Amino acid sequence: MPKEKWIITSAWPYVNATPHLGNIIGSVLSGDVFARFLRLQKNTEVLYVSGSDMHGTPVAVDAIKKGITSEELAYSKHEDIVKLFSDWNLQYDNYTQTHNPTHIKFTQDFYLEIQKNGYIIEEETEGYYCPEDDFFLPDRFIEGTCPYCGQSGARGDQCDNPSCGRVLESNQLLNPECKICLLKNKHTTPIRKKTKHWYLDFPQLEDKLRDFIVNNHYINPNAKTLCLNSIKEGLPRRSITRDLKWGIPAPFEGAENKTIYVWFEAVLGYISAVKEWAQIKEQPDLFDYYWKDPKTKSVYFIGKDNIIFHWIIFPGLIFAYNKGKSIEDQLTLPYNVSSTEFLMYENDKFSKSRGIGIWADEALELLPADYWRYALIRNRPEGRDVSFIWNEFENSINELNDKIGNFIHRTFTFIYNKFDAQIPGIVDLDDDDREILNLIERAPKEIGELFLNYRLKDAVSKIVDIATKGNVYLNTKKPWSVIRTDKEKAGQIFNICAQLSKTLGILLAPICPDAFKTIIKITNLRKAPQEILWDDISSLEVKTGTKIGKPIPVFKKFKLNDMLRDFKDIRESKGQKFTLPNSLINLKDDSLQEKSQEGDKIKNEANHITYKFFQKFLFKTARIVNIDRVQKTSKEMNKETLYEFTLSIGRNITNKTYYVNTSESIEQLRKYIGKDVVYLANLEKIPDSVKKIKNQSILIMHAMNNTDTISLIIVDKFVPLGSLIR
RNA sequence: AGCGGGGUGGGCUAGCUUGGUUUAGGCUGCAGGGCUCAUAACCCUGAGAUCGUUAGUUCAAAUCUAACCCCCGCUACCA
Repeated sequence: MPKEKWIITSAWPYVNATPHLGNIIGSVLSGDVFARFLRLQKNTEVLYVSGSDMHGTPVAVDAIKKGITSEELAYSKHEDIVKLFSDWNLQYDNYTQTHNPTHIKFTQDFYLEIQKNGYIIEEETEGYYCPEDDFFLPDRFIEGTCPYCGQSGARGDQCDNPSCGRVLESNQLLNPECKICLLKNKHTTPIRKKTKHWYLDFPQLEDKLRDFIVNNHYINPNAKTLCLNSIKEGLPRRSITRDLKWGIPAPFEGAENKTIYVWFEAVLGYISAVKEWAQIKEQPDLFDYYWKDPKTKSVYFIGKDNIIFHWIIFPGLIFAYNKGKSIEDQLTLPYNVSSTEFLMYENDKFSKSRGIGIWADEALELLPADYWRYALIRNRPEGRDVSFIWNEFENSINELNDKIGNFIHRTFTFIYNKFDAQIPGIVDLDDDDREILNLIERAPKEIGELFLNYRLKDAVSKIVDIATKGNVYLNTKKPWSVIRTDKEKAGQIFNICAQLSKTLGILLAPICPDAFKTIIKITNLRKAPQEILWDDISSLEVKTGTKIGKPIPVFKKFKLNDMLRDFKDIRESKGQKFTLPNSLINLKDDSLQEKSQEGDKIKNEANHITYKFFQKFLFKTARIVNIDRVQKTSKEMNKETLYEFTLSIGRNITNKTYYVNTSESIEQLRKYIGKDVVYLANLEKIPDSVKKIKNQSILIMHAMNNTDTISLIIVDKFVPLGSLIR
């Protein structure tokens, strides 16, 4: 039986931006987990490829700013990403970049082919050009005065003035200036200049693309809606060339000095990366073997911002390329594009400039990759946007540690201590035992299906369920009691737990590759980790009599406060902003807050408090049993009329007193006697400036208007005195 | 404004395509209990939700329809 061929890819990270957790989960990590899962299957041949997107305006501009060449900048950033991804345990068969000769040649040939097939249109337009930089300026690199609000500093695409914010055409700007020159403290007025561009004729491809999307079984519903709407609105022609030096030279006749727009070449990297991989292996035929076989399954892992590019533009390019070719010369169309929604950070957008979010490099300074991989997949935004929330992150890590890690640890510690470090044998099985063995038997298929349906989040959740069943099993079987009377029976329980531990280890392999290796090492299986297959989850046994080493916990416990302190240190050591998220402002540990001005700022500005914070207020009911005028005790009090409210919160409990100063008469106030009111019971002390008299430890909730008459919050039905209010 | 997505116990989330198998599932948190092999872990029980609002379709609606309210994206010569 021929093997199933898979090409797995992830979106190409742009070199000029360090990836954040959202980028990681959206593309590269999801792809890696899926690829790792597939590699464990018996009948698969899997390639996982991607690379850095090196070209484009931002790199060119950044290089100008730094005074180095675009190439130097791109390569150095690419190296950083390679290192970073390897630290994240992202296992690519080829992680390349878009400035390699194979890709450049492939892209150029590809577009000539499309042109030959009649999908390229030429059109002349006019744009701004900076003679100083010899650079055609994208709209956002032109700065000028907004024609609507008159504010200077408006960009060519939009006015930055928050009260205006209009979307602009660059030729509407008054007094346009080149932004790149401004950054160098020069003032240059860009000139309008005619330029020709090459366009891809998408309207020609609409029908094919519609059919392609409608007939795909795997496309996720959100993406499908988006694409079909976009086709319904009519696909625009897209310009595929740019007046920019940094990029792949456009191969069209008359297109000298122009490059291919990054989006129109980076996607081709999916194809050229395999070509390059085959060349490196010195088996160039392998390229056709993968890419020109219609049965090859190619899967693209991306964030939702990329859906149009992968479901419409990329397949469109392939359709255009394939036109008129025989089946064996055609490139294969996407089998699936698995798009995630966005990961937010504490309900906010990731933002480098505002310091909102966690970046992929700093994450690993806080915890090893396995933990992040687990928590991100556990919380993968599959159906809608999801927030990274520190408290939830803590939950996820603790779950991994307490449910899975601790189950494995309690199993092997017991075997090590009580069975002389040897896996005990099976005597006779009862229903409970069989249930666990069945669970192991079913696991590869059940969880494998979830992976194959791109339901990585559900897969993790099922793995946790299995660990929970293991814990329940141990708790019901109580082998620590059984061992006193029947050592063999107790041993059997642990044999089963050892099998289950191994099962958990392999199930985790795609997600936590390091933990997987550790667990396999503990169980001392006959196979090395790299030889293990998915089916071994149920079929590879931990043999009776196997000697095990002294167990070391697979995972560690997590302390949120420590981590946040580390995080803050990391940021501060780099001179970057650290912002304590709103949800954490009321942490018990205030070492983070004292130093964090940002946190304080938010604290003052916060419109909302967390429920946890609210829960700290003990509002209770009490009855006013007396109101009296207070004797003046000091000079300060002379001008104020102070009343003492005596509250009862039930029999046998000391009455509480509360003081209020008001210009209302005692007769007016006495009508409140006998009423039940709401008070705050757990006030520590009132600051001197507020305190009118003695130590006051409660507050009645009341409203006071400017004539100093007071309104109390009265309880309108009978409830027991001292009832807690929620 | 237009287009798109979302609003589910205190928090986070599943279910919605294909209405009934859910007295709305899970994790966490809270209250109580059990266990003591293990990393203060594990296990059990309980309380807690008008499934954004209103109207409708239906024997039956979180799920379908309409209107409305609130949140968030997109509407780039950024990738």
